[in-house]
Formats: sequence, C-alpha cells, structure tokens
Amino acid sequence: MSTTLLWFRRDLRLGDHPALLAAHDAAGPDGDVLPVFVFDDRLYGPSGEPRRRFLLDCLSALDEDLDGALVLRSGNPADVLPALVREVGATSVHISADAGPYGRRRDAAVEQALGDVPLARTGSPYLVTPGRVTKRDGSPFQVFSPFARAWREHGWRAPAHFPDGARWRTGVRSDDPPPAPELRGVVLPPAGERAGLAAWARFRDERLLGYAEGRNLPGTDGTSRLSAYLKYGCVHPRTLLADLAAQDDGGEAVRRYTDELAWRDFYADVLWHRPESAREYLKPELQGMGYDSGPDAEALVRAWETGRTGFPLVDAGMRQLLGEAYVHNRVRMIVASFLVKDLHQEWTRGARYFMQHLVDGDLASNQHGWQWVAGTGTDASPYYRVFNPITQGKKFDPDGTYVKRWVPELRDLDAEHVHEPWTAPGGIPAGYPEPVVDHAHERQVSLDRYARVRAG
DNA sequence: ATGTGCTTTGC
DNA sequence: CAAAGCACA
Repeated sequence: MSTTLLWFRRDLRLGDHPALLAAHDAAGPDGDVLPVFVFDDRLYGPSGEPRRRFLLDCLSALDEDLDGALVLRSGNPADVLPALVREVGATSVHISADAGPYGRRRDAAVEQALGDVPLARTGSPYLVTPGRVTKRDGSPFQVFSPFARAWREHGWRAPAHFPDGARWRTGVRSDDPPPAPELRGVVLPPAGERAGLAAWARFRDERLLGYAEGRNLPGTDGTSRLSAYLKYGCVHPRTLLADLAAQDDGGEAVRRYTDELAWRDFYADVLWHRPESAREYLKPELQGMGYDSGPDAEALVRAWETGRTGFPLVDAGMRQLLGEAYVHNRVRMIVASFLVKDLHQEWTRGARYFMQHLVDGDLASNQHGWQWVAGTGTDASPYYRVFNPITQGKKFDPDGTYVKRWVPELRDLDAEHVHEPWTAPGGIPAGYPEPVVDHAHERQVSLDRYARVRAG
C-alpha cells in the first residue's frame, strides 16, 4: 500500500485522464492518490486576471469533484513537490506531459529534484503528443495541411476510463490560494469539468450541424466556445472526437471541427520543435521590416486596445476581448491583421496584449496564430495577406449583429452602413470615432515594406 | 485562416 | 450594370 502524487497542471478534470489512471495503478489496490496543484509565480503571475480567475474557479470545481481532497501549495515546483513527496511518503509523481518551453524546463528540474522518486509522464493535452507526427525523413511539418493529413493517419487513443476504486489521500495541509482577482464587468464562462462537458453537449446537440458555416459568423452562436476548457484541460479533445465518432456521418461539420483541433495540435507541435517561436519571428528577416513607433503610433495602438479605431468590426472585436476575455476566432484574425498591417506594429505586441486579456490564452495557439496573421510564421503564409475589415464585416457579419452587440454607438445604422459608418446618410453617429487610418493606404505601406525586405 | 482589380457572365 | 470568376499578389 502506497501513496502516489497526481500533480495537476493543464488537466483539471477527472474524466479521460491517463495520468490519473497511471497514478492509481502505481498506488496499488490498497493505496491512494494525493491530488495537488502548485501555484507557480512564473505561470500564475503573467496570466492576466481573467485566466487567474478562471483557473481558481476550475480548481474549486475540481476540489469539489475530489470531495475536498485537492491540496494547494505555492512556490517553485522543484522545491514544493519533493517536500510534499517526503511529507506523505509518496512513491511516484504523475503528470500529463507539457509541451511548452517553460513547462518542459520546469518538469525536467522537478524530475531531477525528485531524485529516486520517478516523475511519470502519461498522456498530454493533445490528440497526438507534440513531436510524434513527422515527415517521412523525420523532420517536422511546416505547413498545416500536410500535417493535418499525417495527423489523421496517425490517429489517437480511445478515452481513458476512470479507475475503479480510486481513493484520494486526505488530511494533508493546503496553502491558501492567492486572492481571486475582481473582474469588474467581465463575464467569464462557468469553470470546471462539468461546465465544460455541458458546454460541449449543448454545442454537439444544438449547433454542430451548422458548424461549417456558423463558425465563421461572429454574430451567431456558431462555435463551440470550448477554448478556455481546452486550455485548462477541463475537457480533453479526445473525449470530444470520441463522442463525435459515434455520430460522424462524414459530414462537413465533423471534418471542420476536427480540423480546428488539428490546428491546436499543429501549433503545439511547432512550439515543441521550435520553443523560441513563442517570442521570435519564425521568418527572422521580417523583423527588419520597419515598424511604427513614437507618440502617434502609441495613440493608434491605444485606439486599437480600447476598440476606438473607427473600423466597426475591429472595435467590436477589441471590446469583446475586454468584455468577455474572449474574441470570436474570425475576428481575432481581423483585429490582429489590423494591428500588424494597418498600424504597423510587431505581432509580439498584439500577442502580449491578447495573452493579458484572454481567458483561453494559450501560448502555442496565440503566438502562432499571430505569426500566421503577420505572415512571419509557418505555413508559408505570405505577407500580402491583409484582411479588409469592411469586406470581412459585410461577408461574415452581414446584418451587423455582432458589431451592434459590442459597439452600441452603431445600433441605429442599417446593414448597408454598419461596417462603414462614414457612408451613412446622417454621417458617423455621435460618439463613434472616424477611421484612424486609411486602410487602402496602410495596406500598400505594408506591402511596400514587405517587398523591400524581400529584395534584401 | 485572403484582397484587389480586371474579366467574364448573366439578366 | 451587378455579380461571379479569376490571376496575381
């Protein structure tokens, strides 16, 4: 009979949890498992208030599902975990593998600090563990489509079952969690595994059928809204696809949803192979393009951050970010394109701002999504990809529902003028700004700078 | 996970 | 004359 540690990180659930199964097996039939979460300043500090709050709420939900057995500790995991192991006489520590740059270093340090007590990595937050899917010659994919093809061929395991007779070790001291940030006016989704599974069930039953088209329409409830749950592992993507396999009619919706999860795995894979890509340009020559700085540039960035650029779809997106700590995926691309291509700012600045405010902010998806938009990333994505916020608005928010939800100044405009209020018969509504830049001009500036860099 | 501008189509 | 198709960026 022995005790094993289950160190929770980005896997805040009990269902479909291979590391939990491994911890239970290692403890033996008469043993028990001590569930622990460590508040690590290196991760918790920079998270931004919405994610700190969501994480704390996820931990409360997890603790409830564990009948109050979750132990919280604060400090450097390489100190905290060996101490806890000695305190309870644990024989092994179990984790889901982390593929991020800091997480890998941290886990290696913990492994070393544990000495003879093994740190067992079982499973990961992804369908396919980062690094597993490679080209024939063993090198990593640079382009999404061939990656996704090989990724599907590779396939993934069935969900892990919950262990029979699982027992939690109780009576172990817990540190107080850090104080919960007050989010004035920010509406977050309900936290935890049960909330995540409920959100999934509603999406599957009510919205999956229209997903292929609906996912692009920010004015509708067309997406699954599971990103925050996936970020913290309240649900595992394998659970979702196993559920879909039961009703896969070969339709477009299932294929598209699987593709979105493939993007998530792809970007985790890129980060695994190129950890420096979280902050450095994957196409380094584009760092020398020339970006704007000075008081005027700062004022424009401030307009972007606060949703006052005069471009309705951009402003709606940036206000959604502040209101819900979330932005619809299509709108993320549009506001990102605006910062990089219209305001000539480095992608790293926008990525940092997103990470401060997003409840679902995930290093791999966020940084590489920004690199994709900036044309500095994988996928040979050409720099001339410049989103036009007006045509994107007309195409994907045709009646202006999304814009009007977040930009009340524009609520009285009809569909014809809502994406270009300067054409409205009565002029721009009071209180709404004029466009801060000329999109056609700034687009050309970006293309010219790109051409210059490419010419060397 | 594209936009622009020119050409062709269709009423 | 507007919408759709297309090449090229």
